[in-house]
Amino acid sequence: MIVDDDEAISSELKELLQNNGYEVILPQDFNNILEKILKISPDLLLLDINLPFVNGELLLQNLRKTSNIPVIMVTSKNNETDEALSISYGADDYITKPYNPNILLLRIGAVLKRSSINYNNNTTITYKELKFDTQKGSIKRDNTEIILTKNEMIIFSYLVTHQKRIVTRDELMTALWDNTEYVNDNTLTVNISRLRNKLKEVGYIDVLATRKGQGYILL
Amino acid sequence: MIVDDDEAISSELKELLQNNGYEVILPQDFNNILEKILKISPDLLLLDINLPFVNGELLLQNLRKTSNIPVIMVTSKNNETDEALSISYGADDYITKPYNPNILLLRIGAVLKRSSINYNNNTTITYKELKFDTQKGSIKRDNTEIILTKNEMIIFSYLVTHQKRIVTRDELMTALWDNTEYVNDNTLTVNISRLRNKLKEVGYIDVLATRKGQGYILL
DNA sequence: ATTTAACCTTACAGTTTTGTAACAAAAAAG
DNA sequence: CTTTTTTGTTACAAAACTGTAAGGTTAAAT
Repeated sequence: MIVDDDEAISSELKELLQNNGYEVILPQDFNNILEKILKISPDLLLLDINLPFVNGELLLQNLRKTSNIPVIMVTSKNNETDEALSISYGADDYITKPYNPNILLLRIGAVLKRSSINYNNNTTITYKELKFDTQKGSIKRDNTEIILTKNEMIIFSYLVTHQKRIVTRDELMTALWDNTEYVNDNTLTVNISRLRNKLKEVGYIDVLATRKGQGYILL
Repeated sequence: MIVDDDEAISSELKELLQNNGYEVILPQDFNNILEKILKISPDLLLLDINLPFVNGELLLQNLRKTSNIPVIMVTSKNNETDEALSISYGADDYITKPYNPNILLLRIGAVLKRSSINYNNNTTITYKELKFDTQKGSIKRDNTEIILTKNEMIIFSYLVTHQKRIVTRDELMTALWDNTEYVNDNTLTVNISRLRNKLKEVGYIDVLATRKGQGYILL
């Protein structure tokens, strides 16, 4: 979706994008533009900073209150203050007119790729040789795959995302159970033990190390 | 981590970043620089395109084969071809020298924020009033929380990430099982039914609609 | 209006997951 | 060196998850 009052630029952009396989939407006017954007919910928004009656940065700021739609800011002035503001208001990228069509296409591609990683929730976390698929709850190494149980997943997720740091038993307890009061403290130990066994199955021994009195660390 | 042969720039950058709370690493030399980067595994890499004995873009290209470390390319020439290449090789951003310190800091902040979204696996997907925590496999609405089973999670994830689109039964089968041949077709129906019952528990009735002969759609 | 194909529900049994207890091992403290 | 604390292992029972069959319901097709 392109939101730009300069019709010449808009239609040129539209053609460029359509020629490259994108579906393009241009709003008829800029009344209630925020509602229109939210309703249409485009995959990407190309937003001009200088709109009549609307402040592009303010629009972005308001959009970001409820939406994560990827936004590339477009502006005619090569103005670093604008750039700074756009980024801090949550623009995903920024491009100045006149733009190089190839660069614009690449930037659009890059932004869409990044956002689709977030959207599709394509959550494969890589740890050493392991590919941890947080959707399926599986860990793959080459052609061997092991399935983690829910508890094992929670522990491994927590350790992987806090790598190189000692993670306390309390942290893990809190990550595992809402109310840790009535859970046997040893239960965590058992679950750690089970996770270690599974990691061993894919050839990772001693990566989940104990730091006695402190917690655990994933090496 | 800063990889730049211009010592003046490097130390200036280092100071700027350290003054803003970042921990900075400068490699001693550029021998086996790829291995060094992979070993250190920094949160962010500031990479100069023009290194002695090393081609920055080639380095980026090789890095991307095994790593998702966020990279901001830095260059002295304001060269659009370089920019295009960097982006298509997987740079997360691009900045030209001489840089505006504030802009650089903002860009660094933006890149780190984006990547930490991926890293921390901050996977709470919002659907209407529901907050779907893909880590815990739970759905919350206000103060009520329901726990999804693995199958229910897979189905709900798939539907949520393909909202407003009809999802075929085959798609769901493929998402659920590696080999769908030996799975009773009715089993999917049962799992859909179970998911519907759980959604009902948080007040969402009829959101998972059947499109007979076509599939399902999450309204 | 009747038939047919697609989808839904319930109940049940096999399997997996999970928490606990009992005992063992290892590191820290005395 | 001995005691204490912390962590690890195994076995077991309760609970949860999952696939299938049997029979019911719905909507499209004839």
